[in-house]
Amino acid sequence: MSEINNTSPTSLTFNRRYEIATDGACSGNPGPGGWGARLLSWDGSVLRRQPKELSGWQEATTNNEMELFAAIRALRFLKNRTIPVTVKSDSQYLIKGMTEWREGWLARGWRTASGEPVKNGELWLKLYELVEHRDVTWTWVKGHSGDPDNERADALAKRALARFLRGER
Amino acid sequence: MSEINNTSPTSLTFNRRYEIATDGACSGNPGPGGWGARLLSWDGSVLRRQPKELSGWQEATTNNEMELFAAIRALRFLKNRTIPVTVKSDSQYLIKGMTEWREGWLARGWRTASGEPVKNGELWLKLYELVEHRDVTWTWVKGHSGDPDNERADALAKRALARFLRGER
RNA sequence: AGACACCGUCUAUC
DNA sequence: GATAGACGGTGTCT
Repeated sequence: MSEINNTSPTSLTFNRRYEIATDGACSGNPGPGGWGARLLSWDGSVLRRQPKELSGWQEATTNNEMELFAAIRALRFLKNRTIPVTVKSDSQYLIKGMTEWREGWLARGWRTASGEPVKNGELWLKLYELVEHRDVTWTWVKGHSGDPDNERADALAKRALARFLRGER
Repeated sequence: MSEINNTSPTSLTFNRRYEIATDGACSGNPGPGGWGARLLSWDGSVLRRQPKELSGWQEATTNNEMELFAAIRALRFLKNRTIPVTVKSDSQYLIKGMTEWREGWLARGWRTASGEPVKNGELWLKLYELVEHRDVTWTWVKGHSGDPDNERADALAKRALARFLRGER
């Protein structure tokens, strides 16, 4: 009996984690763009609440900007930094920028391997900031290959973009 | 009347000039390569004839070799040495080699500033020969930045290379 | 250290 | 067909 009670306080958050799926869209590239994110809050294997869906548009942007922006907005929404997060995206630009490329950029003073300035610096910095003191796992999924969360994020981004193009601001 | 006639013989060629745009391509570098050149013959501000386009490929070469080779072939094609020529290229290697570096190479006995032998010596000598007793202006244009002649020469070089790679010799 | 060019690869957006 | 971005490299010179 006491053993069960002893484990109880930690188990309150022990199994909690967030799962985020993000995607970006851009008509023209550069051009008007949209972003979408689907956020799941898990407790073990059960959803703690309704999935949260975020989306938005930007008048003049690029495909990659929208991919980064979707992740920023999703992470910014999840304020509790003690709960681990997994971010899923079909953008290797986003995933590798947050994992393997980061170190080299810092070491080279925000230059790419070929000496050019790294693009979208402000967005990268914002992401690095959002990831500080937080357990975030970045995983890549192939686009349009059946992952339901990715497809949903894609739909959200495209819908936001379509709404903007139709003039519904 | 006689004044008009007096100017007539010289005015026949006075306003004539050639404009050449050249480019090179090389798959792998070193590897198989292609070159392209577009030649315009101007009389004042009017084209004297259809632009002439030259191109070709080489089985094993370098990017720089192809840049030089394109200029050689274009200049060789224009036999009348009394007509001034402007050569446009996005290769600083070609442009500077024909202008600012030439003197130093000669003074050092075909050594670079760091003492190494100058590469592609035969091609440079061929170019210097083609430029003798001839008014040639060398101008650099940034690659892929919208210059139509440069883009055309680029397309010619790439097309020649693609044809070679497809086996159409 | 700098400059220009030439590729090779990958993903996404149109 | 084209753009947005990153990685890896070579060919050449100052």
